Amino acid sequence: MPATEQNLIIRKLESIFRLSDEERAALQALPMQVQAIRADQDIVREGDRPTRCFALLEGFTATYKMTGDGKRQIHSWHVPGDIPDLQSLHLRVLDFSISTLTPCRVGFIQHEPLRELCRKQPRIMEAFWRQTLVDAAIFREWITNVGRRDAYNRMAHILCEWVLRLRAVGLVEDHTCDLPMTQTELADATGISTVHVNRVLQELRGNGLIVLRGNRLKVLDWDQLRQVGDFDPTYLHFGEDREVA
Amino acid sequence: MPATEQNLIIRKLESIFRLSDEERAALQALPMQVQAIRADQDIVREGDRPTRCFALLEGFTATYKMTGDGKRQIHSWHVPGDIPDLQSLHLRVLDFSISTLTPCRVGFIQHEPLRELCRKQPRIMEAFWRQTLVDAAIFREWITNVGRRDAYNRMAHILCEWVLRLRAVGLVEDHTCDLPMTQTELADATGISTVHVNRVLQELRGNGLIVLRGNRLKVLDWDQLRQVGDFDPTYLHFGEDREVA
DNA sequence: CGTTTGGTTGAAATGTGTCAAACTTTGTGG
DNA sequence: CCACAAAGTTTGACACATTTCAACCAAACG
Repeated sequence: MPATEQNLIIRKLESIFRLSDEERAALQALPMQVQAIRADQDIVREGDRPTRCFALLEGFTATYKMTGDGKRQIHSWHVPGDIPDLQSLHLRVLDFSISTLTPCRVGFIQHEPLRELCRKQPRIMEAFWRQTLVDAAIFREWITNVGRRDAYNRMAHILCEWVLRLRAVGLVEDHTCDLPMTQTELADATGISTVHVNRVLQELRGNGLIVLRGNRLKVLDWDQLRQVGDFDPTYLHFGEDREVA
Repeated sequence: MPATEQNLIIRKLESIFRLSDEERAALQALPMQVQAIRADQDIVREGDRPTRCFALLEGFTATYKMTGDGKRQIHSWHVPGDIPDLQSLHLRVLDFSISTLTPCRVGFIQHEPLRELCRKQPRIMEAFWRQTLVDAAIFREWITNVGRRDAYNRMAHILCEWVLRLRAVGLVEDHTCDLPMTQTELADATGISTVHVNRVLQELRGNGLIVLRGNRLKVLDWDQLRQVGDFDPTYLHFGEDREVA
């Protein structure tokens, strides 16, 4: 397999579907315009009517919405390999924005070749559909998290998810990974205030569940973090399909 | 068009896509097992591995999840015409439960004929995909609602959505519609306590925005309700496609 | 090396939860 | 059709998790 930017997407899809040579080749042939983007930049914005999607190749992004009185809510994070605005293939108007959390490299893919690909390779289309369904499952879990867990448990939950998602793309080593978001961004994701995020993180540290220094997170006690976060990874639907015929 | 149970689904899809005669016929031919279900019954449950979906024909349902300590969070409501667990076509394990809010009539459809239909009628598949994307958009809005709006605004928002979704299927007359959920269920949807739901509803009534009697809701001042709820219906993606070629 | 950004701390204010009781409506069986 | 039970709603008092405000500190950065 040639070392192209498309490989990341292929690897991600292959964790879901067994791809044929033909399907792999079709993905390799996807025209993609790679671009570097600084941290804290919007890639797409609420109200846009995009004619292309993007694949996240390097770095981290988040979807968010602003309320009328200027509060921000983050709905999810993205890790390399994700195609965060895939839905724009079928919903013309974007109802959310996507911003970089860190400097990123992204690959833009025009809708047209993507539609063409879906038409010719129905299994790839299925894989894409499935991706958007997993996104939805994560949204449901976040509603639950924000609606029904207190700040301490909520933060533990979101950290559990983060670690598992990074592990799935090989970015966790020795229980340690990047945690690139600021406490303000964690606040916007959990629906609590920045000040309280700080207190809750200290409590998690004080209780010996995690170590947090700079932008690195180390999980000291996974079992307890998981328990505090009331975390059941089913909703991430990892490797579910390997069992499928 | 013969008066079948499938018509409701077809009508719903046609509000999204212009269907050909062939496509309509294919939908009509979908084998469907109709069943009546009492109120407050689970139709599917977290952890299930369904081999069929169901279309809601009459009544109202909701998806929900329980947390470890027994709290419930509702993620969305369903109105007649919806196929609430369509995602089980591509995600084997259900990560949520669906319960009836009222007595319902539902039509079960086996996965196999549904997959067959998607294979043969790619436009219908697209319509289905699109449905699941709108669901996801609603989830995002609910995260925002629960995470970043206070109880009063949150309740106003959820009522706005309810009214618009019912209006879309012709169930609103004279600004009045059913509101079949109990205050406990409203609490589970908004992430606040039952007692506080009651207080907030009274505030909305006291301010002349709504009338609430029995299970009937009347909106007295839509503009203000909308404003209080910080409600922008874009995320429901109504009639967006009529513009599409 | 000064400036900016992000993290930390404490005190006071407040929105929402909890508890417990009363009231009202709905449904049901005698 | 009444009487009773069950389910849902309403109320008040109090507790408390979280927010807000304001200041300070530490790290990163040009």
